Amino acid sequence: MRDEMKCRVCRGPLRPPERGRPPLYCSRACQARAYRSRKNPPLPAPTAPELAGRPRQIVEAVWRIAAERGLRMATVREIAAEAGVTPRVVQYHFPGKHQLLVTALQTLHRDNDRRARDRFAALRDASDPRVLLRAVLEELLPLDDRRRTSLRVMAAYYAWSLTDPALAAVFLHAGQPLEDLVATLITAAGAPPAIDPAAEADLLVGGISGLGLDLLHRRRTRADVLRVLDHHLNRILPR
Amino acid sequence: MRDEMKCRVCRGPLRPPERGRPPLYCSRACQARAYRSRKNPPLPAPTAPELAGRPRQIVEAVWRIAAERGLRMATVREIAAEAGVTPRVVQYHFPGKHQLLVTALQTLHRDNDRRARDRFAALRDASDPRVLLRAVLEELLPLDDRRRTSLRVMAAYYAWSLTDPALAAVFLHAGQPLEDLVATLITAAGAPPAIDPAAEADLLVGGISGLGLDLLHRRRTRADVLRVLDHHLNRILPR
DNA sequence: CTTTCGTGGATACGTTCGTATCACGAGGGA
DNA sequence: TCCCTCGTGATACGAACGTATCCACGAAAG
Repeated sequence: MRDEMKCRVCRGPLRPPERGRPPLYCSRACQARAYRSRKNPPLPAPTAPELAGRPRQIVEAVWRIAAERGLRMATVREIAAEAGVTPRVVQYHFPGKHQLLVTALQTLHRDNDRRARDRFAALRDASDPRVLLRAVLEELLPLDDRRRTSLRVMAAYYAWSLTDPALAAVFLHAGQPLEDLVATLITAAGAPPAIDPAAEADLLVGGISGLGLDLLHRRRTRADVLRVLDHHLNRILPR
Repeated sequence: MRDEMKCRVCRGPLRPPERGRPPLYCSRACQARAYRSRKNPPLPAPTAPELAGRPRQIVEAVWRIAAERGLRMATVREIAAEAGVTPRVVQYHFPGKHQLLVTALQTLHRDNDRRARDRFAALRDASDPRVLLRAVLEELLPLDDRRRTSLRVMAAYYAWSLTDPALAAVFLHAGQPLEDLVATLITAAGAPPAIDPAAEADLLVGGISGLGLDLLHRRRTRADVLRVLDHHLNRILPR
């Protein structure tokens, strides 16, 4: 029942190959038609399963390349080389490059969420809300290699997400629980009634993120950023 | 004195062409060698001349593509089509794609600077420092099509600049006069002595920029952002 | 009238991209 | 033993990329 010896598009006869793999189409034009008829981007699934093993290893290779050389250089071949596998293995575990990039962003988001939650839980019992608040905001700054990598990857993805609905959906998925958490912490830390926790939280989260981007460029120093952060913590939560 | 009928690399004989342009190399291998021996990226000039006429038109095409479809889609062919010229014309006016992208960013920076300076000069005589300060900060927000386009282009370039020294240099070139200007305005507007103008300026500029990025994603509404801005202006400059 | 020179259209070059296809080996029932 | 699936290496495909080269045309210069 195999359709050998006939072009898959026009059903015409095939020329027998002199060497190598036998041809599937009678001409480049027929092969091009078959190629074009396959380009329909399906919508990506809103959720993503937990990754482990080789898929996880490939996704982490995407992070490293995006952070060090930019998302632009994250080609399938480069990702495979960085992960120590062949391109075929990447192709086997992910239905396509776009889905791989979306999955990599989702996984990074979930990883950061989990790490922040763990740190929060570890500090929650032993510390006062002021320390907790500072820890939450510090998590946004690229103060070590892990956070610097994460922020660089996020910056690369943000630009891409402005023109890609699937990536934008990942950014918008979380809503804005971070600003709500900061506002709650400001209230819990005993801010004076003159302080508006929501407005302070909005500016703090946005401002610290922006200062973090300056830090990536070395346009500011780490001490500068931390000084600004402490100044405003002292302003919002006077001792 | 022309070296016709001989390969430009190995000086071997050329096969006469049956039709079309006569060949320059005796084989693809020789052509590949000539190609590889030409790939040395020279350092871009730190300054850029003023653009007008067709170069300006091409640079504006880069902006539109970067804003609407992403820097990733800003290929030479797309840029030429958007500018209404042939790719050859782009090639004629710019020494290469990378230099074109750098020039486009430099020109956008200078345009934004000039516009902000004009608006500042127009308001300087008739308004109090508070209105001036609000105008300066509002200029950072994507509140109309021009500013939205500009911010989207800047976001795309920022991500690219993290892995491209020539683009990073453009971002770092200005230093931080904007924060200084805001701090000066805060002082001039008569802030109470309890206010630290520099620290407020740092958080304000970073925060408003961050809120602007949220606005691009429609993660916040324009009213939200303006409410936060006015809240902090009222806090820093009580009536 | 001839000769340059700036400009740009048409097209080809080598490269690299994402993806598809084929071949094959290991493992596990029937 | 046969057959099937899973995983993977090798390689090919069409497309698009940045760039280079060949020519043609018009205006200015001689």
